[in-house]
Amino acid sequence: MAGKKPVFGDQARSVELLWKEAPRARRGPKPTLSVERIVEAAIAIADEHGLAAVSMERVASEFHFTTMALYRYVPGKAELVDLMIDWGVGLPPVLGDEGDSWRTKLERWARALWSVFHRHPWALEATHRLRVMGPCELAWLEAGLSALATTRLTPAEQRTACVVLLGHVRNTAQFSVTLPRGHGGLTNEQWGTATRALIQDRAEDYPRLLAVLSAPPSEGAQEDTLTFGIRSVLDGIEAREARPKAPPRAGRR
Amino acid sequence: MAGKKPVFGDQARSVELLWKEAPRARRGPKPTLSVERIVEAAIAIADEHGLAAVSMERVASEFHFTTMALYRYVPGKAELVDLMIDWGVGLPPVLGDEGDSWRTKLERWARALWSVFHRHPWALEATHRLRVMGPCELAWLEAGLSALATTRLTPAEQRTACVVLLGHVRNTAQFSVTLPRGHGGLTNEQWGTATRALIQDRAEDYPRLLAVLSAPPSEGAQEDTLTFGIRSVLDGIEAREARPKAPPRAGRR
DNA sequence: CCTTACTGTTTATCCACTAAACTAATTAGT
DNA sequence: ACTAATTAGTTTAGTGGATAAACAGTAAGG
Repeated sequence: MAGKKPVFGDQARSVELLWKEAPRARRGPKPTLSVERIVEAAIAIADEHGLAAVSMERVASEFHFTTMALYRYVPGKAELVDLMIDWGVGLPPVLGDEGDSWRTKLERWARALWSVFHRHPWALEATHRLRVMGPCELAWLEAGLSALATTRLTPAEQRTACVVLLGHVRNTAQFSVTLPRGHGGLTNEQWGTATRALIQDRAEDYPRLLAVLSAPPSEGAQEDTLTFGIRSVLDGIEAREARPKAPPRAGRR
Repeated sequence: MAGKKPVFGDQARSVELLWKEAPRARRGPKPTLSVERIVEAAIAIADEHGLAAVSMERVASEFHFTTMALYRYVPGKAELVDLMIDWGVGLPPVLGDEGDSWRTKLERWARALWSVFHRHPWALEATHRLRVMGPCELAWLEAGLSALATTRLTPAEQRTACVVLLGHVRNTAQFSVTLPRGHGGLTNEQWGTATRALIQDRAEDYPRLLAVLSAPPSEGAQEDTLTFGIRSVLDGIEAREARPKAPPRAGRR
C-alpha cells in the first residue's frame, strides 16, 4: 500500500488525493476546513471569474484564512486544479432504460457533457493535456463505453468512438462558451464580426472565408455544429457495426 | 486607419502586430532585434522545453538582452504567444490538383494539421480559447473551405465541417503528442497503464473501462482514432451532399 | 501532566510580468 | 554641422503568485 509504482510521475500526489480516502488523523487540533470545502470554493471562483482568478490566496481568503493554510490540505495548486476538474465534471447521468438504443444513450451522453462544459467553462482550459483522472472523469468514460457495450465494436473501437465524441463536444464547447470578462473571452459572434473586419480588405486572399463570415449570423450555428459532429460519429459507429468481421485497417488515403 | 473599432477588446494589440506591417521608424538607433527573430526564438524554446519555459527573461536571454528589451518589440507576453501561434502553424500546404476530389483535399488538409500539432505541441495549450487569429491561421481555414467549394454545402455547413474536422485533429493530437519533460506530459501508453492500475481494484465500478484498458496496447491506436474521426466527418459531409435541398434542421433527439 | 502530532500563522524566497526613469545612439531639420 | 526629437536598450522598482521553513498554539495519548 505504501509502495506505489510511480507511473504517474509528476502527478502522484494528485492520484493520492483523488483516489485515497483521507487517513483521519488522531492528535492535534481538528481541521477547520476540508479538501472538499476548498475545492468547492475554488470551483465557485472559477465559475464566476475564470480559472485565472483562482489563486491560493484568493481561495484562502474565502475562508478568511492565510494562503499557507491551504497547504495543510492540498500539496499545491496543480493538485487543487486536478481535484477541481474531477469534482467539476461530477458523475455522469443515467443514460436511459434498457430499451434505449446505443445511439440514444450515446447522444444523451454527449449532450450531457456539453452542458458540463457550459456549467464550468474553465474545465476547457484545465484539461488541455493528457493527465491523471479521478473517479468522476473515469465514470464518464465508463458510461460512454457502457452505451456501446451492446454493439459489435471491439473494445479499442469503443474507446476510439468515445474519445472522438468527447473531443468533439469539448471542442465545440470552446466555440460556444463565453469566458468571464477580461481573459480574452470572445463570443462566437464577436469573433465572426471582428475577423470579417480584418479580412474584408483582403478579399483576394480569403474569398471563401469572407463568404462564410458574411452569411447571416445563423441562429443555431453552435447547435448545428454540435449535432453535425455527433451524428457523424454515430453514423461512423453504425457503419462499423454493419460491416462484417474484417479488421478496421481501412483509412482511404 | 487610427480609429479601429475595438471589436477585439483585450486582443487589439495582438491584432495590430498580426495584421499591420511595422511602421518603420525614422529617428533613433536602429533596432538590433525584430519581432520576427523574437517570435522564432520563443517558438524554438517552446518546441524544445514546452510553453511554460517561455518567459520574457528566457527569450531575451537568447539574445543576451535584458527582459525589458523585448517590450520595445511586443507589448506583452500574451501578444507574443498570439504571434507564436500564427507563425507556428505557418501557411497551409497546397491541397492538390484540380482533379482531386474534395475528400482527398480535405483529408490532406486534416493530416497536414495533424503534423503541425506534432511539430509544435505547445500550440495545443496555447489555443484553448476563441481568440484573434492571424493571417496564417485564417489561411488554414480558407484552405479547408476551398476544399469544400465544389460541394453543394452551404457556407455555414462548410464552416461547420471545417471546424469539426479541425477540432477532431486538435483533440486527437492531444492524446498523441508527448509534452517535454516535467509538465505532466504522459504518453498515451503511460496513461493507460497508470489508469488501469488505479481501477483494477474497482472492477465493479469500471468494468467496461477495465476491459478496454486491458486490451493489448494496440500499435496504431492514435492513427485509428485520427482516421475514424476524419472518415466520420467526411462521410457526414457526403451524406449532406447527397441529400436534396431540404434545410439541415434535422438532429434526431 | 507532559509528550506528540497536528493546525494555522508568520516570515521569507523565488520567479515572472511590467511600469517608469534613465542613458546612449541616431537622424531630421535647420 | 548643430540641435532637438526620437528611439534602443538598461536599470530600478513594484506587483502578484507559489511555496518552503520555522513557529506558536491546541488537542489528544500515555
